[in-house]
Order: sequence, then structure tokens, then C-alpha cells
Amino acid sequence: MTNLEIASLLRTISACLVIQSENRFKIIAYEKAAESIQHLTESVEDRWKNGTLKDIPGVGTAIASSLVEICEKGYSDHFNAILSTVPKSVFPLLEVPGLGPKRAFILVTRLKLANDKTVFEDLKRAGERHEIASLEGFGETSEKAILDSIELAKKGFIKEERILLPDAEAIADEVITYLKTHAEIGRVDTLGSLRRKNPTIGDIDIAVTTDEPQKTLEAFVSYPHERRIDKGEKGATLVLHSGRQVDLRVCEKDSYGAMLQYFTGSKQHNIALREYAIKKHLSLNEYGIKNAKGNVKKFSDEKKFYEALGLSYVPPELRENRGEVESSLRTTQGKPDGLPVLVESTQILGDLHIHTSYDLSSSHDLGSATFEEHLKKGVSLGYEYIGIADHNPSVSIHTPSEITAIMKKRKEWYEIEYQKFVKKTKSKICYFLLCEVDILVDGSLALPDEAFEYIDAAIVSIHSSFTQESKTATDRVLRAFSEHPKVRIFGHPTGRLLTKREGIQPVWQTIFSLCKEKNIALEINASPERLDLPDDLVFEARKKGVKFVINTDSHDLIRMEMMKYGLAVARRGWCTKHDILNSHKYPEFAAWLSGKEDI
DNA sequence: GCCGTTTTCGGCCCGACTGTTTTCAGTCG
Repeated sequence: MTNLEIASLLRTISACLVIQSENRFKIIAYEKAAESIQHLTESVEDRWKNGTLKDIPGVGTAIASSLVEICEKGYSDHFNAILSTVPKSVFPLLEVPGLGPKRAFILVTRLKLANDKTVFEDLKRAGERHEIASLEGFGETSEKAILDSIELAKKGFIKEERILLPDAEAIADEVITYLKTHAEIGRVDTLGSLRRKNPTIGDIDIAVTTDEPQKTLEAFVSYPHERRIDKGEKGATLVLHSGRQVDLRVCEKDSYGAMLQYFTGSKQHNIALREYAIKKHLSLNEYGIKNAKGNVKKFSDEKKFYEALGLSYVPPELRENRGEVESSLRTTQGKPDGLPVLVESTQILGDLHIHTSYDLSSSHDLGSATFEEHLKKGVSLGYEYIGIADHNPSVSIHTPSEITAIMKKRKEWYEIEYQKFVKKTKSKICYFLLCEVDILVDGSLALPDEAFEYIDAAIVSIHSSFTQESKTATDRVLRAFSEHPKVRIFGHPTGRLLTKREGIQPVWQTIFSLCKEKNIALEINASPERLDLPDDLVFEARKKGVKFVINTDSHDLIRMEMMKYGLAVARRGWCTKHDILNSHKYPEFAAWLSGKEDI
């Protein structure tokens, strides 16, 4: 079973326990374990093999023993016993908004909806015969709501796929621009996963300060939309024509900081923060901090909210419950292992993964802009250097000696073009001649040894066979790292495509160890559909002391502006300037790239 | 069912909203 499947199973168990009206903390315990396992960067099976199952937060003796069973024989007797108490057809219904375990269970048992394959259709028919409304705990309103939900689910309005960060930003920007034309609105911020710069976004949440909340909400709901879900005192929800849901929260200035904190999340961060607050006999909510006497102190400023708890400000990108609450406490105590000083955009001095329109007969896509255009763009972005990383020539239509000849000619061409550029523009920007070399299925490289003479270094990447067994994938990468000393960067390491492809799943700790040993950098690919290495693995790799290069993987000029998304990943992975190699000035970076010096 | 720099027992995040109810359970974020 994969981690995701196990997490899903634990949530199902939790739902069964809700139906059984079990102790609510037991229910929460299963949810916590699910959350924890979902975000684990190693497979549960590996944890089982090295006996560290119980080190997973939220996994104790009981859940660990069930996990052992699952690893040994593929299922757990204890879990199966729990599952057998609830008809299978309950679980699909949990996808319907407004239906939780208890109500779903009542529907299934009372209406005898036994078939889990047809349960939606069967429920719909029962609703049309008004059988739902007559059930205890249900009524006309909930019957209609359930029928509507099923209808909407069919049209694809529910469980909409998450969208990529830049797409969510674009939608939010339009709404924000619209809101800012209204005089009564003061501050405007995004909330939730958008503010934390998650790679993918579900709903778009926006907060504003206003002295006239009703007027502001009226203005918001007259923004062009498909349908309105909700409009209350404190906020409103619209579904736009794009199918995207946008929530607006209105708030007075006095408590804006507390509200911002509360709705930025993540949920797990907020739970950790409130647990910490309880120890200080304080209780946190969206309005402020409540003391033991029940007095609430309001906060207009989010930073002061954290400081009032004795913590240093936690940047939104870190609020994922990866130990940031403890670290921020240590920061205020002046300890060295406090929160990191996160890398910033102005510190990035180069972009090392650029594809130009130079044709070297590769089997992958060329870029659309010339070398000269990329150099110019690099200058405009304030870079000291760029790296050209065209794909290697196709191995299927060329012999090794042909490839070597192509690479030699390429080097000469770039040198001449660069000299022309410098002469014309008097620019000081430098370039590295790299090559993005395919890691073939067995871990060998798609560039013959002799051809390495004509490049400064190689970015090695996987572009095929993403579904190998963990061990095979690990060996494949390890071999690639050892093929040539000029292998310096591991490009888009997982090969994932967000919402489309999961990518390889090797034993990352083993790969991180070899990166450290050989001083090979992991790429943080800033391309919004990749954002690869993923932030949770960046966090793990950084703990091991592995270094990173943030690259855009540009195939055109616009893409070079996407560095900020890679930067967001680095920040979410707790990276400081020192973790990011392309924050170094040209001489240091060049020394590292050549393998001569460690930095 | 988990967890521990006050604890191996006695705690466990917080509030809003909804609908069906006469004070609350279920659901959600």
C-alpha cells in the first residue's frame, strides 16, 4: 500500500469510529495519523523495515501494530473488523458537501442503499420520491441540498481539481483589483494556501479591512459569477465562471491581524499553535487571544499576534506544522536552531537551466528564444550569470562520435555568440555552457564520455520510466550520479507534473546522502507545473545539508520570470541564502560548478 | 488512540453555520 492509500484508509477508519460514536479523541487520533503519513517523505514500508514506525508523529503502539500487519500481509485484521461494521456504500457519500459519516450512515441504512457503485443514483431516486425528508434528522431543506449536491457533482462543480499557483494568483489578482476600486476597502490580502504559496490551490480566499462590511460584501457579490453560495455578516462565497470558488472575509482593522493568522492556516499549523497557547493558559481564535479570565485581546497586526505568544513571526510559507512553532520559540530565546532567515528573490544571482533555440538535434523540445535574447533577459533580471542547458542530442539517431562532434560545434558557436553580445552591449553577465542530460532507464547517461569535454557541467534529469520500483529508481539515480565528475545538478528530481503525474519514488534519504557526499546539487525547478523538488523533500534534504539550485527550466523568455515560484518552494522548505547555490556570486558559483571548491 | 522540560494519567484546537430542534448534533474550515 502506498502512503496515500494508508492515509485514506485511516480516514475511513476514523469515519467508521464517528458512526460508532467512539471517543472523539480516538477519532482525532486516526485523523492525525492519516495527516502525518500523507506528508511523510519516506514510504511506510521503509519505516517498517528500519523499525521507525512509532517515530511517525501521531502513530503510537496501536496504530503501529496495524501498520506492521499491512506491511506484512497487505491488510490489518483490526482495521477490517472496524470496516465491517459499516456498509461500503457509506464511503462514496462522504464526498458530498454537507454529508458527514453519521448522516451518510443513516441514509444508507434507512434507505437500504446497499450498492456502493450506484449509491448516488439510488440516493437521487429516493430523494425524488421524498424519502429523505421523512427521515429523522433530515427535512425538506436537507433533501433539496443533497439532490443539488449530487447534481453539481455530476457537472464537475464539486471536488474540482486543484489549480496551479500562478492560475490561482491570476484569478485572485483580478478580484483584488476589482475590490480595490471600492473606496471603503482598506487592506487586501490573500489567505489560506494561496498566501502560503502552496504549489496547488483549491479555493481562493481573500481578506479585506473595511468600515462598511455590508457595502463591501454587496460589492463583492456583484463581481461576475456563476452562482452565489453564501453571504453572511462576515463573508461571502462565489463560484466564478471558471468554476473556481472565491471566499471573501471582511474584518475591522482592530482584529485584522488575528483574522489573517486564523485563515492563513494551515489547519495543522493552527492546531499546533493553539496547543502551544494552551500551555500558557491562552486560547486563540479569529478575533484575538483569550486569557484564562476570558478577556480577548484584539490584534490588528499579525506579527504582534505571534509576539504576544512569545514567538517570533512565522512567515506564511512555513506554516505547515513542520516544527515551526517550536523553532519560532527558540528564535525568541536567541537559540541558534530557531527559524531560518528565508532566502529572498533579490538574493538570486543566476538561472542555470535555460533552453535556447539552438538546434542540436535533441529528441526533446528546443527553446523559442535565442541565446542573445536570454542573455539580455538575464541582464534585465539583474543576474550575474545564466546557464544554457539544452537537451543532449538524440541518442537514437546519432552515434557517440556524432554527438561529440555536435557538442564541440555547439561550444564554439556559443563562445562566438557570447563575444559578439559582450562587444555589442558591454554587458558583464557571464554564462555557463551546461547540458541537460537524460538519465536513461538503467541510470546510464545519454551523453558519451568524450562529449563532456565540451560542457562546463551537466544537469542530469529523468524524462522516461517514471513508475519504476523504489529500489530500481534509487539505483538508477545513484548510477547516474557516478557516471561522470561533471554531473553537478540533479534536474527536476521527482519528474512530477502537478495534478498529472506523480514522478519517481526512490529512497530519498539514500539519494540525499550521495548528493552530500559528491556535492551534487538538487534542482528546485521553478516551472509552475513541476515545482520539483517538492517542498517537503527540500525540507528533508536541507536537514541533511544538501544544497540546491533554483532554476526556471525556461523554454522561452517569459518563463525566466517564474523564478519566484521556485523561490516559494525553497522558502517552504526552510531554505536560507546559504542553502541556495545560485545566490552566490559568479566566482564562487563557478568554483563550485567546476567541482573544485565546496561552498 | 496519542502523548509528556508541570504529566505514564488525564488531558487532547476553536468557532461558525445549518437544520431540526426546543438546547443541540453534525459538518466544515
